[in-house]
Amino acid sequence: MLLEIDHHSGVPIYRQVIMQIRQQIMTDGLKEGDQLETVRALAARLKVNPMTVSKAYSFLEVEGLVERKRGIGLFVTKVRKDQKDQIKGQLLSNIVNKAAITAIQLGISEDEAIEFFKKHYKEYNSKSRRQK
Amino acid sequence: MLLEIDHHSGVPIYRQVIMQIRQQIMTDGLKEGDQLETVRALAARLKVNPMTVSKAYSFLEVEGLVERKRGIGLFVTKVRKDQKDQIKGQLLSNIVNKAAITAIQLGISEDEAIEFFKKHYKEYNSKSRRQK
DNA sequence: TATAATGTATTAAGTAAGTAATACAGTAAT
DNA sequence: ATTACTGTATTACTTACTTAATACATTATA
Repeated sequence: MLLEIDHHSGVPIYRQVIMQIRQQIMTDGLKEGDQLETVRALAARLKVNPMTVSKAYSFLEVEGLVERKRGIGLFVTKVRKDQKDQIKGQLLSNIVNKAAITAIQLGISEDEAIEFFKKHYKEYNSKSRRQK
Repeated sequence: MLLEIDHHSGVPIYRQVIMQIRQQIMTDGLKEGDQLETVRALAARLKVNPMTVSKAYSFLEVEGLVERKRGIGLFVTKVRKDQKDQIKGQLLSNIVNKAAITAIQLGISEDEAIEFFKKHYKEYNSKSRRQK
C-alpha cells in the first residue's frame, strides 16, 4: 500500500495516515475485505510508534471504514455504494461549508466564489494528474 | 464596535477577535482612519487579559490592516480597493483550495462539487440574513 | 514636568495534542 | 501448551498553544 508521511508538514502523523487510507478506500484503491498493513509493520515502515498507527486505525474504525480483529488484523469493511457516497458527501460538506461561510462573510458573491473554486479545482487536478 | 466572543467554541479568543475585526474592515464596517477600541477597553469588555487583545491586534498589523501608535492607539490602515480585493482573494483562496483538493481526492467531479458549494452558500446566506 | 492615557516586552501558568514505552490480551498453527 | 503472530490499554514525556500577571515604554496634555 502506497503511503507517504511528511514529518515536516505540521500535520500530525496519525492524521496523514487516516487521510491517505480513507482516500484509498473511497476511490477503491483498497477494497472490501482487503487487509490493512499490520500495526507493527506500518509503524516500522514509517519509523513511528505502533500506538500512533493504532490511533489512526481507531479513527477509521469509528468512521466504519475498517474492522479490527484482535490477534488477526484490520480489514476494509463492506460499504455499500450509497453509504460510501454519503460518507464522501459528509467529508466534502465539512470543508465546503467553511469555504461558503468565508465567502459570505467577506461579502463575495456566489458566482465569484464559484470562479475561485473552479480555478483551484483545475489547478490541483492538473497537478495531481501530472504526478501519476 | 460589535464583537462577540464565544468562550466555549474551542476557537481561541484572539483568533475570534482577529476574524471579526478583519471582517468588519473588509466589509467597510470599519473604515480608514477609524480608531480601534483600546487594548485595555476591549480587554475589559471581553473580560480578558489585555495581552490577548494585543496579540490579536498584532496579527492584524502584520496583515497590514491596522497601524499601531504607541501611547495613542490603533487605527485602520488606508487600504486601496484593489489591495482589499487582493486580501479577500487570498483569504478565500486558502479555504477554497482545501475544498478543491478534498473533492479531487475523493474522486468528486467539478460540477458535483460546485453543487455542494451552492447548497452551502445558499443555506448559510439565508441563515445569516435572518440574523440581521 | 507630572499625570494619565496609550501599547508592549518578559515571564510564567495552564492546557491540550501528539507521540512513545511498556506491558498486556486475543488468535492461529504447530 | 507453545510459539509467534495479531492489536491494545495504561501511562508518561514532550511540545506547542493560549492566556494571564507584572512591570515597563511611549505619547499627549495640563
